[in-house]
Amino acid sequence: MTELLYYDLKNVSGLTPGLATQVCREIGRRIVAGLFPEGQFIDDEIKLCKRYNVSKSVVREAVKILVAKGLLEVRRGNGTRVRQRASWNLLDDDVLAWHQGVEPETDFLRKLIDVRLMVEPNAAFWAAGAATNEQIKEISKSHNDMENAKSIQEFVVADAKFHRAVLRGANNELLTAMEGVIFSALLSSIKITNNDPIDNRERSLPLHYKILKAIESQNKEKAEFAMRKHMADTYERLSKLLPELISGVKKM
Amino acid sequence: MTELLYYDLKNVSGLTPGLATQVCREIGRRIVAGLFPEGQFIDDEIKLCKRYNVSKSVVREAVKILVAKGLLEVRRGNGTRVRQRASWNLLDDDVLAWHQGVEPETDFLRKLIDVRLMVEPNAAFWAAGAATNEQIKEISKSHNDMENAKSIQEFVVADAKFHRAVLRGANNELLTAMEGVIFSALLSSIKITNNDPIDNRERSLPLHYKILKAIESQNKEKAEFAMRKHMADTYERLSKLLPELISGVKKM
DNA sequence: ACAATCAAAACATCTGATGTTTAAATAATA
DNA sequence: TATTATTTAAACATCAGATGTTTTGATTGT
Repeated sequence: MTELLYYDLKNVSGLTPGLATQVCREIGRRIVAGLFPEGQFIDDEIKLCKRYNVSKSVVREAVKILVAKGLLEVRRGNGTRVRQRASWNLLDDDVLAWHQGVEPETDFLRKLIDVRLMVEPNAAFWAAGAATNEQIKEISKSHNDMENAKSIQEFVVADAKFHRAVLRGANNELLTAMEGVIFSALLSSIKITNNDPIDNRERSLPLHYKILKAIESQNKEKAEFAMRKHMADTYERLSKLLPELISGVKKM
Repeated sequence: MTELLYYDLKNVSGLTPGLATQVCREIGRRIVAGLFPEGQFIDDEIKLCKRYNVSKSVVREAVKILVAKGLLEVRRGNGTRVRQRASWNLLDDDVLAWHQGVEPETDFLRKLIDVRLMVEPNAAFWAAGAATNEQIKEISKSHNDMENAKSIQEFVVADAKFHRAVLRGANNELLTAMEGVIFSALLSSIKITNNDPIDNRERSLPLHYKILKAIESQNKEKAEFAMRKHMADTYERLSKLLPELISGVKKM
């Protein structure tokens, strides 16, 4: 399950979290998986207590978290219902992570990539002007890890870290807050491109190298262009395997 | 306080929320306002109970929400500390709303606008291709409301709804999830441009009109260009009042 | 039919007891 | 002396149960 990989990338401690977090994830995954129609009432507190064998306070804390993430709506005296998907905090790390448990939906993946396409070339542009030496080193290191990766998983993790490092280099914490979109898109993508991983590495490594070099030399336009090129390539490679992906995509 | 305006735009019921939510906001505002250095421990549960005169369960639920938004980190047996700003869910609606209570920081406003500049022209592009009649009507209505606004506040609300409608029209729920960025940027901006509201309206109305018309006629490139023009104008107008805003901005 | 009343369901809050974990202080040992 | 083991206090985690408030819908009386 790539949900765990997602959490690894977010440096979430692998230790068992509290019961509230566990119950929250359990319910959250079900909601994201679409097991409840929008607006449907979930079980009341007492039933949830029995189902998960925990006390009421644990259930209440779990529900509060899901409300905070926009997935649930609690109405006193009435019940707790699932909010419509449009109201979910889709950029929240947990919500994105829970999507990893679901069969990858082409439509959602396209939207993720569309956002990457909007954000990352600009991030590269700014990173070329603003990244600290520390941050550039991190980009470089990630690129190195991609080269030396001994498994698909290692490669993807290094890839994710490369893009995260670029985002961070842009010196805009609002962009950094979007790194989950990148992780989510990458992890969903490999489920599809897993078939030809060699092609994946061979094609994307030189593209990453160009991004790295452009940022190192502080050439903003070049960095933006290189990233856009990389994004376009990713798109193309995916849409070969998923023809329906192409619809509505902006051309370069 | 524009925090209330923000919540109005998000259709949050004006009724008094539960105690947990109130305590959460109280603490959240303090954290966002920078009253605690990163990593600082906040009061323990018992002290918080006394300070806000609520029971432990209320405090625990409030803290859980703040953890969910990335502002706090709880370590069992140790204490609860404020996480570094880089870990906050800055795209969360509450976190953005709480920023409204703080003296507008030029640097953060610049970052908000930078994100708008990345996202909105593309949103307009897609909206021109994907918006439903319903959504186009909403854009048109908002434009109308801007024309007929009788106060600065009414104008800003209509402005925000215009941009929200465009975002929604793009048919990408990840973009919709970013509407908070737009609200936040707009509300912060008026604190600065409040001085010359006439100039604001006179200049931005025709720009909005062009966006509307381009989307109505499904001309994607034109819609994108019009939005980019509008963004650039906003930037220029703001940077006249705030010279330090211009640094690092990408030229059109 | 209509309106007032009542009752059940469900969330909200409070209280207090007990368990676990962490970090630091203390004691024991090599 | 330096290191390791033990103890203890602080702080969070969980549970149980009592009581209050709100909403919805059923009941009842006009």
